[in-house]
Amino acid sequence: MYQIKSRIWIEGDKGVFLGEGRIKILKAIELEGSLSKAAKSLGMSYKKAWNLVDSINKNASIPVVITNTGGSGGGGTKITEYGLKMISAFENINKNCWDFLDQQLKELQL
Amino acid sequence: MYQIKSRIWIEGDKGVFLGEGRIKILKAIELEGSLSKAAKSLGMSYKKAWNLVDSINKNASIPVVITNTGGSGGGGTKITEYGLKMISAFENINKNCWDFLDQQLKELQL
DNA sequence: GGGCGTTGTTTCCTGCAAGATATAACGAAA
DNA sequence: TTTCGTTATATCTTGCAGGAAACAACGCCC
Repeated sequence: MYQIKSRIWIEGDKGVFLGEGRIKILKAIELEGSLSKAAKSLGMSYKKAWNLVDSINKNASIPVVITNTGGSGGGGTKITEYGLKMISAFENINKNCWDFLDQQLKELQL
Repeated sequence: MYQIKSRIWIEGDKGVFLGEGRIKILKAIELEGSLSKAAKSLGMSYKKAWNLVDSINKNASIPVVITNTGGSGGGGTKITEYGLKMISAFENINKNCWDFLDQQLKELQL
């Protein structure tokens, strides 16, 4: 009858590091191999996608994405090993949080 | 170095029932005894405050606020016993959630 | 009945987030 | 050195959420 929902995100010194939207674009990049294709596949403007990735880079202590501009095929963007770890870590925490909140709500019997 | 943050909210059939903003206005109403004064005390427009309270009423199974229009002093808005319980329940869950997430992040050592 | 200070509602206006558009820079390969 | 598709960045435009303001309705009290 009542449902509890949540959004979580991780901040660094210079703003948001990871959140649901950033995870989404990272996964699309992993799939597509380029930021522009990833944005297109999500129906998102390139600018918005770039801003998300930019904020990730600004706050990451270890590189999450490697961008290559120029070259054959124009370049591209890859997710690092560390980035892949961060994605699964975030999704894991997020799921745990949902479970935790459902449990909390159930205990209350509103 | 990294900080994890969250927002939680509770939804009913017709939209959001409780969230951080709604809790804030409810507490201000409890303090001021009227919606218009509560809005003013928070620097919030009356319309926004009214919309928040309206959505609470639309989704509450048991009344959270009692409004009186007209009368000496023009009327006012009061929080019910149930409303007070909901406020503390929400704040309690919210705090538990923060603690839980801090713990989750610590376990990861990003 | 008139005055008062609320709640409830409509209309208008505006600032800003977000999209659309344009363009420079890049570097490998032919 | 020309081509190509990308990253990176600036500028312009626009939709709409949210504020401002105005006003009706209400009911107690004098």
